[in-house]
Amino acid sequence: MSSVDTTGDSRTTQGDSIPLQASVPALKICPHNVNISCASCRLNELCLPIALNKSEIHQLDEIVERNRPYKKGDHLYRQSDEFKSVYAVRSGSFKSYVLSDNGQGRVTGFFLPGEIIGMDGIASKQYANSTAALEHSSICEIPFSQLERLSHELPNLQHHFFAIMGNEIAKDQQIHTLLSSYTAEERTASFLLGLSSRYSRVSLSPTRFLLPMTRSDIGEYLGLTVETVSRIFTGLQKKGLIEVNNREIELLDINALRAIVSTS
Amino acid sequence: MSSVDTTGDSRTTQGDSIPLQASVPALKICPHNVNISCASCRLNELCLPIALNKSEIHQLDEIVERNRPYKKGDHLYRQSDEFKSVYAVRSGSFKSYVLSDNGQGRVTGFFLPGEIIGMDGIASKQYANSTAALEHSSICEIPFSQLERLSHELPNLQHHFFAIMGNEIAKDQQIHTLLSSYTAEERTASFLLGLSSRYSRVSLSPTRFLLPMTRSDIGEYLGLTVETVSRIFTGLQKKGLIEVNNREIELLDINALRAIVSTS
DNA sequence: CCGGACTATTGATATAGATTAAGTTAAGAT
DNA sequence: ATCTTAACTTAATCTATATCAATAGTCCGG
Repeated sequence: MSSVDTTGDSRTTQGDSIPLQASVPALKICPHNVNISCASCRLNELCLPIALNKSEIHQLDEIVERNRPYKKGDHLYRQSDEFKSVYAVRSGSFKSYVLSDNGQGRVTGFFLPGEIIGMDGIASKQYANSTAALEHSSICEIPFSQLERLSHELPNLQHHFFAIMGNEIAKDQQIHTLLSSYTAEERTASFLLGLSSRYSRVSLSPTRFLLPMTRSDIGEYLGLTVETVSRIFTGLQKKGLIEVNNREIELLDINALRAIVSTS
Repeated sequence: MSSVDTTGDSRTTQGDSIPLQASVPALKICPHNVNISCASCRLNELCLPIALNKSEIHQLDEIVERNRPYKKGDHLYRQSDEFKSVYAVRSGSFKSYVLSDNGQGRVTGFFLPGEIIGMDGIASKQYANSTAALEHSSICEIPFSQLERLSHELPNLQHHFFAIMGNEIAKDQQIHTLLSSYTAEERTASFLLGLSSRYSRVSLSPTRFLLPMTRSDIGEYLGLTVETVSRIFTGLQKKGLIEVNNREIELLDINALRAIVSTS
C-alpha cells in the first residue's frame, strides 16, 4: 500500500484555493478510508508514529485497530466505561464531555485529526468523560495494554508517549489559566487562535475553517453561555477581526486577536 | 538506615490527638531529613515507588536526588527554565503559577506530600510555570532522562508513571469543569474537600488542617478574588459547615459540603 | 418539498462576583 | 519589643455575563 490519495471527491467550499474541511467526504489530508497504514497515513508526522523509524512504525501498525467510520453523534466511549484504548483522530472531529448531576453537559475538550483521545482513563481504568463524533469521522484505536507493551520495547515510543501526555497536561493547565482569569472575549479569541493553529498543523487553512461544534459546545467548553459566545462572535465581526457565517469562520486579523488574548 | 522517625520535635498544635501539619518542624509522616531512602520513606505507598518491588525500589533510589530543604518562597524552577526533572514532594507544600503579561500571577496548582511536580515541562522541554515552596519543605528530585531510562527497564515503573500522568490529566479536566460551571461557593467547597482527601491520603486529619496557601492563592487557583474567598469562608462558617481561624480550618459537616458541590 | 426540531441571534433584565475602599489582624524585621 | 508590611475581613457599589424571552435561520427525515 503506498500513500495514495483515496478521497477523490474533496470539495472546495468556495472560490478559495485552500479547502475548508467539511463533513462527510472532503478532508484530503486524512481520508476516512479504513485500510491505510501508519506508514502511509498523512498524519504520521504529528500522530503517534512521530520519531519512530520504518520498522518501529510497522510494529505500531500491528496493534492499531482501524474501526469503521463514526457518524455524527456516535460515541467512542461513555463516562465510566472500562478504559481499554486511547484513540487517534484520523479525520473529522470529536468532543469530550461530562454530565453534571442536573443533566447538563460540560464539554471538556475538542479533538482534531492527529490528536489523541482518552488519556484521562489511564489512571482510574475508566473513562472520566464521554466522547462523541461531531461529524462523520474516523479513528485509529490503540489498545492501551498493547501500547504499553510496545512502549517497553521501543524507547522512542515510550519517550513520545510521555511527551504526548505531558503536552496534554501543559494544555490543560493553559485552559485553567484561561478559565480562571480571562474575559469572555479573551477566551473566545484564544479559542479561535487555538483552532487556527491546530488546523494549520494538519495543513488546513489557519484563517478559514468550519467550526465542527455548536455555539453551545463552545460555550460549555469556555465556561460561557451560548448567547455570550454568539454576542462575542458578532462583536468581533463588527470590529472587523473575524467573519462568521454560521459554522464558517474566517480570521481577518490574527494579530488583533492575539492582542486581545495577551491583554490579560 | 531503617525507617526511624527522625523529626523528634513534632508539635501537636492544640489539644487534639491528630496533629495539624505545621511549618518548620512537625509533619511526622515525612520528615525534612535528607538521608532517607525510598524504601524507608513513609510516602512510598503513594509516591513513585508504589507497585515496585524491593530491588526495583533500590534502583529508583539510585536516581533520586534528595536536595536540601526549601524555605518558604524558594523556587524549584521558574517558567521557561529548561526541563530537567520531575519532583516528588517529601514534606511541606508547593504552588505552581504563571505570570500574565500584566504581572499578575495565576496559581495553576498546589502540591502536597507524595505528589509529583513538573510534568508540564515534559513535552516542550521547558517548564510552563514557576513552582515555589509555600512553607519549609523537602523534595525528591528525579532527573527525567534517568526516569525514562529506568522506566524502560522496569515495566512496573513505566506503567505507574503513565498512571501518574493520566491522573494529572483527569484531575486537570475536573478543574476545567469546576471553573467552567461551578459557583464561587461550589468551587470553594470542592477545593476544601479536595484538600481534605489529599491530607487523609498522607494520614493527616481529613477534617482539621492548616491551609499552606494564602486566600489570594486560593482565589487565583479557583478564578475568584481574595474577597470572595474570604466571604465564602465566613459564609460557610456561619452555616456551621466549617470553622476557620486564619490558616487553620476544620470541616464540621463534610456531607453538607459534598451536597454543595453536587448541586452543580 | 415540507414540518419539526435543533441552532443561532438579538434584546431586556437580573445577579454573582469584581472592584473599590477601609479597617483589622498577624507575622517578620530591626 | 515595636515597627512595617503582608494577609485577611467586611461593606458599598458596579459591571460582565447569565438569564429570560422572542425571533429567525438551518438541517434533517419523510
